Amino acid sequence: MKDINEKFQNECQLNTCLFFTSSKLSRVMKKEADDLFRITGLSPSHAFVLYLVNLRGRVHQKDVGDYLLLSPSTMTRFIDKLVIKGFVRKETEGKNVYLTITELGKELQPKIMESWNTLNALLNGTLDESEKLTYLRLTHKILEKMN
Amino acid sequence: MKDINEKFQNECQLNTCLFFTSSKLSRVMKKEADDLFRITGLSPSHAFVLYLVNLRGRVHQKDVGDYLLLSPSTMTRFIDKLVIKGFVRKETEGKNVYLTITELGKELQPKIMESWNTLNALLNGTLDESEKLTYLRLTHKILEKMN
DNA sequence: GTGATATATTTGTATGTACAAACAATAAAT
DNA sequence: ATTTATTGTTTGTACATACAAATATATCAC
Repeated sequence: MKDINEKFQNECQLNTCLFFTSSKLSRVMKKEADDLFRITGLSPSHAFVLYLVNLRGRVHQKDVGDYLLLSPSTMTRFIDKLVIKGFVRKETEGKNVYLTITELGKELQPKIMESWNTLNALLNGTLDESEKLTYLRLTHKILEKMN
Repeated sequence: MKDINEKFQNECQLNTCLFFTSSKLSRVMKKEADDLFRITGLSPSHAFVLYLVNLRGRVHQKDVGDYLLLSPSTMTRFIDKLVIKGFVRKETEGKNVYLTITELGKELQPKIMESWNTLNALLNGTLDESEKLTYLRLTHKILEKMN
């Protein structure tokens, strides 16, 4: 492992690139997250959507997308899947779509929280508490500055 | 924008989740990066592979994948595209594949660097220098700890 | 040297995600 | 009130990426 890094390290600019570093991290985390959320039958992103719907009971589809920064078309696809699986109900009012949680959706929450807690424990273990807060603060700052 | 956040903020745990926050950031950066790298005719990831091949002149395909943390199958697909576009040559030696840069590949480097510099300027502008270093250090620490 | 194990690559397939265009509904302008 | 612009959603399509299985090569044990 170390060897491989040394082959390129200090000789290329990738590891000082915010985009490259962030993408790499996200890919690695995704693999772990996919694994841990498998017991829910959903991908982490789908699970987060469901989590938000459950949290609010009834919510405008657009708001969920805006908050998660997922594109409208992605939201449509996600919701379709959640509806097919019976976790969410969609109520169309004019051009707007509102989402409500179903019994089945509610019942899935514990599994989502279990997966999520395990993931958090694993990831939080890589930094100490103050580092974690710093990391989060900086990440949110970048996000804000990019609009 | 602020409104949307407030609708969920402090009422859900997503923004204190390292995975969620990192994924969100990566998605947002990706959009910007895709945009800026468009002039190269390559996605940022493809461009980074090409950048590494050019840097070393001749390199083992596996080493590139290990460094970028891209799966073997993804590497195959990436290289195939770079070969088809004429930027890279692949030389098979037994089970190993070595990559060399072509003239066309060399000629593309300036455009890659231009896109990349613009992207870096944009992203670096969101943090001040010391914050950026901290962010990079923490990100690399998480990556290391996750193996 | 033959068989077993490990390593590098490829192929088939699946998934998350986005963009562009289409569509539907609302609001604004005249 | 009809036209125009804006907003929310969907559909078609494309791409990056991964996993599992297949393949091919190399290495190790005996």
